Amino acid sequence: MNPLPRSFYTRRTLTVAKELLGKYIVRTLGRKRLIGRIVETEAYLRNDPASHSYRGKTRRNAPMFERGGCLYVYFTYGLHYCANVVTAEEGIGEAVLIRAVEPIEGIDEMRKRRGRPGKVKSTLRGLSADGTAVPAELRLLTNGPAKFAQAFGLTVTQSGIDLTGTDIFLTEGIAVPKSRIGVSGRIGISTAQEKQWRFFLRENPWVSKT
DNA sequence: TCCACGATCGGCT
DNA sequence: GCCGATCGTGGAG
Repeated sequence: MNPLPRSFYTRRTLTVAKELLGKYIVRTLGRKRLIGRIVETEAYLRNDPASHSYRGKTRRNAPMFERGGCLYVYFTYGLHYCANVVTAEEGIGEAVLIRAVEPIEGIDEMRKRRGRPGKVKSTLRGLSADGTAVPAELRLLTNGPAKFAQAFGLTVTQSGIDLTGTDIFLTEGIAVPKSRIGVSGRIGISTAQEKQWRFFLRENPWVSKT
């Protein structure tokens, strides 16, 4: 389990956003380990009115302007956190939002961190990569950006962390054929809705809107 | 200072 | 499908 090198991140943001699909994100917590497979991303570029970096560098978004390969976590809606992978070279201000992951390891720990989300309407919904049915409870664990951040314990405390280190890192995943990648407009934004900068694995239960 | 709003989620109708 | 929660951020005055 080697962290992806810096050179993975310091490329075109749209390239990184697509190539992040299928990669594993690993969080080391003492002896425990949380691992998720990335299944949905969104790119935020410079000169992009929907990007936090659009109006320049501030204390909040400063990590976005670091060299590619660091983490940018922000607080939103008064109660949620969302985590991004910073891309491109220093001073550019581009990043990729991780919108959903498939839980791989440390699932009980993720459940603890997520708490118990109320009612589960159905017991089964969709199939995982190996074709087995996925319980709704498992799907609801990490099928959104704030859910992923909560499950992995990512808050502003982790914003700015270097992803080529050992605490939080990304590592090579299974190959994703191009035909499996879906593209759409980004979710939950009010400007630049025409940009097709959301990428996801088709027919994956942890991707909410296909 | 003040204030409108947000890269969301979960519960309710 | 809709709505409220909840507060930091940053733009405006």
